[in-house]
Amino acid sequence: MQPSNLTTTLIEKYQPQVIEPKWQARWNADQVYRAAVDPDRPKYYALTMLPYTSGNLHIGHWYAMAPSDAHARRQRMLGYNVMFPPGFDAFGLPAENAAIAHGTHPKTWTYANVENMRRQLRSMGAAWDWQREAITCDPHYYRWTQWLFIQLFNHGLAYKKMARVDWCPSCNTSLAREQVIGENRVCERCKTPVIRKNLEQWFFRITNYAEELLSFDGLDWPDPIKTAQTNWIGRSRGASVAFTSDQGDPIEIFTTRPDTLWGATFLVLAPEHPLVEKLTPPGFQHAVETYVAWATRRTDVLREATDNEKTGVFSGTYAINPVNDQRVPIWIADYVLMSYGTGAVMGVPAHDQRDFEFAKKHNLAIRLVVQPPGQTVTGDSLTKAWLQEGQMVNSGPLDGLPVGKGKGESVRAAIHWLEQTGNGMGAVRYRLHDWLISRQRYWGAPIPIIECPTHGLVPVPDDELPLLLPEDVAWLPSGQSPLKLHPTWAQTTCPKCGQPALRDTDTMDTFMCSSWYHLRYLSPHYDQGAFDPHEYDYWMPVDTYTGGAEHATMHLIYTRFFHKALRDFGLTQGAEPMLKLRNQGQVLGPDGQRMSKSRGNVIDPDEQVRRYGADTMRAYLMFAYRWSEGGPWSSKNIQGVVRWLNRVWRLALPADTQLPPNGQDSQLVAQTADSSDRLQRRLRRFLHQNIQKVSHDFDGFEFNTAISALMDLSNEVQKLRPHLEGTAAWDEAITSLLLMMAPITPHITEELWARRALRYSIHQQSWPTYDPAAAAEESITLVVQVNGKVRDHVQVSVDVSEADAKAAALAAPRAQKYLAGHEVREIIHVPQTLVNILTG
RNA sequence: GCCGGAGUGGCGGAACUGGCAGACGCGCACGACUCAAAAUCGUGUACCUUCGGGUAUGUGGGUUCGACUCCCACCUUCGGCACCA
Repeated sequence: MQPSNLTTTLIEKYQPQVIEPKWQARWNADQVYRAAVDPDRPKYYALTMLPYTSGNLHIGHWYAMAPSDAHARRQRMLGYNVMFPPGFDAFGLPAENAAIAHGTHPKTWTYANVENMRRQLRSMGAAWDWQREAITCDPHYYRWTQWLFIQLFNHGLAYKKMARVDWCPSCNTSLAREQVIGENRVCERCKTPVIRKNLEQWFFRITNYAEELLSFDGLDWPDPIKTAQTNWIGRSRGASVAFTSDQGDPIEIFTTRPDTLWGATFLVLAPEHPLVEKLTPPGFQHAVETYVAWATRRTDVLREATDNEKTGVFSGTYAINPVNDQRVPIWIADYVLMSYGTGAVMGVPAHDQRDFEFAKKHNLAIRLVVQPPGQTVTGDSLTKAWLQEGQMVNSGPLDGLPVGKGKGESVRAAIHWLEQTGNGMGAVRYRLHDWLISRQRYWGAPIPIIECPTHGLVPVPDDELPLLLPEDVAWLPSGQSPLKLHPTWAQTTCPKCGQPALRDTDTMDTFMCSSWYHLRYLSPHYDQGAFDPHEYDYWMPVDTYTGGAEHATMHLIYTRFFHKALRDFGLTQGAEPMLKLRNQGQVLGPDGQRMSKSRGNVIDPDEQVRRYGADTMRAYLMFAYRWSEGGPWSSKNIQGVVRWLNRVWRLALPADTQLPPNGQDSQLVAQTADSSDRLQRRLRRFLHQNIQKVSHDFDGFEFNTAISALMDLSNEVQKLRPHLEGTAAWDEAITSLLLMMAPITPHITEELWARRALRYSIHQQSWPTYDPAAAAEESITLVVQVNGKVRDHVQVSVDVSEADAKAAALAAPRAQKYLAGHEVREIIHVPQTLVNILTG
């Protein structure tokens, strides 16, 4: 035997820091990942959510993108023409805040960050097609964001109105309803509690699409996302009914329980309801004004807390309930919200808990209309509202009708009666609000609208797009749009009449930019439209979209809305932009907490890449957790992946550069007498079962178990090395192992592929084909149970008959032990799997 | 309060349509190699045990020949929604 120190020098160590940049440069030079339209090949559009230009990729970006890349790479190996484009969400507040804090221009800051993040994305070794890169703050990009805004405007889907809007006092801008989160109503970005302001703002009529957005037909999206969107849209079926005030004003109310209309004993208007002032007679004005002023001052958090006291004030006037001509008092109370329904409700204290509390507090009548089964109660004897099933009473035409669990029947009957008699009609309401897109900040796409004193709101003409964002602007956190403070920018002339006119000085919500970026990727340099229809026809829709679940009710609703609107303008086709959605979980700090600078538990991917290499990072992130769940980072567990890649390195290199194996599997030593043929069959069986498993796991985004299986394969190959190295089966196994690892660890596999003198590039090879014949077992192990407990195992042939399987089980020695002295009552046979013997 | 997801060894996590719970990895223990260590390789590793076996997938019930998996109730935890009429 050679002296060991001499042998060690023969081993060339696995050095990711050397091979990774080498292959990245080569792939780039050869344009290996260029995705061009090719009608002869099936396409696959793999999209991962574009990162914001914060300056650095964090571990979460790696966790989202590297597995998405691995999945896309495998699709290439399956024969698809795959497009996997990179880009940057580059407009937004942090750039401007950096400008305020450090005096750096937002543009300078942003593009410096883009530079760094490009470098980081390249270090990932992902199959990005860089020729498709899109940056949302680029004028060539936002020209089309503005153009799309104008399309929405021309089709009546963008409108401007004065509204009471959510305002973040820290970000100094208004926010969309979706961007106010939690019961504390904080800003989605900075977590500052929002306040209300009355402002004239631009909205997109997303509510026009509420009904269609509720349909997820043909979408392979996670249920929790579909549920979150469904809840957010908040469809309610009911009826709308107009009461008539003493002054003759119709007051429209919406109710989901029209069957309880006969139980209405009062009417409640929100303090902001437009009729409040008009309805209030002189004697009540002071009290009402005082209450409205008080309610307006109260924060939304206080007003919307469910355990609130039901405050309110009598308006001094009455209204007629059209169903029974009863005259009921009109109250003003802030438990009714102007932002939902009509801002007015009927009070049915007997059958609505909120109305019940209000009636008790203010001594209003309680009229029972649903009699609980088997009881005789009256409104006065109720201690809380009766919401369960029962029978209609005191309700004229509905008397005697059963009220079922779902209330469907009685509600339908009530609506039917209302429509027959002309007293009201069935109605549907949504919780969804129109999307507020005006932002009072600088670093965004300017809203391309001019306000002319004569012609009103006029779009900037097409040939003047992009409407450039001026660079000489002062960024003051003043709450005023910086563009408004610019001395000349807003001043222009009306495109229609040439008279002096003013530009809109707000910029657009950056979610607008990201609502269509998947379309710009199709043709980022195209200047005849937002995207090239030729590219659209080939690539769209997106086949898989990956990203965080936190976008459920923001980006993922907006982008669906956009697609549907553009479809109605004839620009896109089909109902949905993204067919399959998969969400990754979150990588936590080593302490199991969310990573944050303040906790000091942040793992920097650049540092990890320097230490371990990109392949190890990629494989570790895919191996450590179920992708959809995530979990804590562990610098211990990553060692398992480090070892694995080193083992594969040694395995795939020729044996004469290796240390001789110094351990022997005793079972295998015994088998050396056995023919190599038989061992080769064993290896091929293992391999082909493995190919099937890894393929299945890749299809399901189950990267952790795919890697487990690949580790299993490398373990098996290593065991058999002393006996099979150089045989056809051995080479097939190593080749297949490298091919299946290639999407996960692209660099090491390319290097080993080259060293085994196989054809460049491994990333242009086909995924190994599963051969069922090779995978077939020669014999199977049946589990033998006695009374449901595992007692023995027996080897039988694969095509064993039921009778033979049972006989073999009964004959199993360890089973016999438990059968002695007992009568066999029944034998359950699960083919290929198990025999369960039941005794009497 | 309502709607979702998740509770499995010391740890990260496996288990396809109900059929051998704990794959794969970490950690740990022992062994080989080494003067020694690291690296590498091999063996073992849920718990209890009188070594026959018994008990275990958050808790308590149920269905079934058989339950991590299905049903009911509850507990913990993480998200989402919430005076939405």
